Amino acid sequence: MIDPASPRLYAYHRALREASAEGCTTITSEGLAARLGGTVSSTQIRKDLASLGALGRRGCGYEIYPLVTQLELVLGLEQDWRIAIAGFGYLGHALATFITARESRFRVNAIFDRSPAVIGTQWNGLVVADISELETLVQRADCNIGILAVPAPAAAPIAQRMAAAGIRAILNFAPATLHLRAPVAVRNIDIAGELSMLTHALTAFGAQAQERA
Amino acid sequence: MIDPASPRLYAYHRALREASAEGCTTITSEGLAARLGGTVSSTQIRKDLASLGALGRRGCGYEIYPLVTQLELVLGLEQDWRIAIAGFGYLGHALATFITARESRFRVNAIFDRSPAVIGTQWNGLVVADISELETLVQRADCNIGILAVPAPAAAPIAQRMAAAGIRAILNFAPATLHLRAPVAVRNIDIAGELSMLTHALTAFGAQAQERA
DNA sequence: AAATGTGAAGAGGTTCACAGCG
DNA sequence: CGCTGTGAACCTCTTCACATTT
Repeated sequence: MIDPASPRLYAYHRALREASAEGCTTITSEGLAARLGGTVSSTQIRKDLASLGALGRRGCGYEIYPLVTQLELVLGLEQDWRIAIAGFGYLGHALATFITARESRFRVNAIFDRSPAVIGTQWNGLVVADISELETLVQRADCNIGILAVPAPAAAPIAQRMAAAGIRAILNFAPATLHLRAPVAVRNIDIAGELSMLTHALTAFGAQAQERA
Repeated sequence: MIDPASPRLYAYHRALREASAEGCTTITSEGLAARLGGTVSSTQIRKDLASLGALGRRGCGYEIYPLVTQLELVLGLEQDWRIAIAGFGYLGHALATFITARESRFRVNAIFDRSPAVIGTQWNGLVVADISELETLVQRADCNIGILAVPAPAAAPIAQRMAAAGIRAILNFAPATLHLRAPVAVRNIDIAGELSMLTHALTAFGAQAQERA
């Protein structure tokens, strides 16, 4: 009944892991809402969780552990995933480090770059490969997910090649439209766009301040 | 009539700049929809653009240049913005480089880190400062926007300090909830969450394949 | 008493169908 | 004739109010 692709579910998952790490074993919908900074109402949370199968105890709240398990099942986090990163500049490097350190379900299994200065260097026991070897290595390392951390003009062709090599999910940091059809899932992280949303918010605040004056 | 914070407007802006760079001077709502990969309908585009003030020529389409100008006005991109980056690991470095290279309206004016190995090093003529100098330097450099590229536990306190120093917009890459009140605008970029959305999509595809079998 | 679960009302955003210009 | 602009229908998501359970 709820769209499982809703960003809220991921927010719940993170907040619940936080609470769990702090030693909580149970939480109310109201408490979870507070942890999310009041961006989601407690009613909303109850509706969402109820539609994943009733897991709460009336009068007490939700037990955290089974709830996290249930969420991970729905979100596909109970299995392991293998990642290929294209572009090993600062961004690619940061992503590899972050993912390896924080997300045990995700494994960086292949890294590609175009620059001879980077190709052949090692990271965490993995040799950075020439981008021309993409098809071969993606298949050998059985990667499910591709990450694009390359300059904008390179993004679309590499995405095509990843898709052809069997990758069905791509996380794209390049400010470019990929034009891939299903069954490839694409998520775009548009840093310039996010900055723009902030500048808009700031100009809106300014306008409000002027109105009040 | 349209929410100016809609991600669509930023997508329009980027697609129009792309089209402009390719030499187009005019575009139809249908053509713009195609550029966006069919994620937005042409009707939707016309509604959005109309609510910014009628700019199209019936029978011909939209002239790109005035449209981009109008969008930049609404989005707050006609003025310059000064950015402070907290955390100068690989991610902070990547963001500084990306923003400086690609977005002329945004200027990185202050960089902070905690590690003695990084403090005092230069980047693009800017000295990386100790995080303890945040308040002083943010005000001296007159920064409007803060970027958090620090580990999760450090994020919330630094955000508080940024807000206290007068910053009213924060772009947060740390997987943590900041708990700031208005008038501080916050955008969170949740990399783990984005990856989770992809894994969900992949498991959903799998389920569909099983159903068909 | 405290908190969940849920039908009904409400709000917001999207699509449809077509009128209006160039 | 082509494409924009827009009121009305439509649909999805959110909030409200309250019954329900421990």
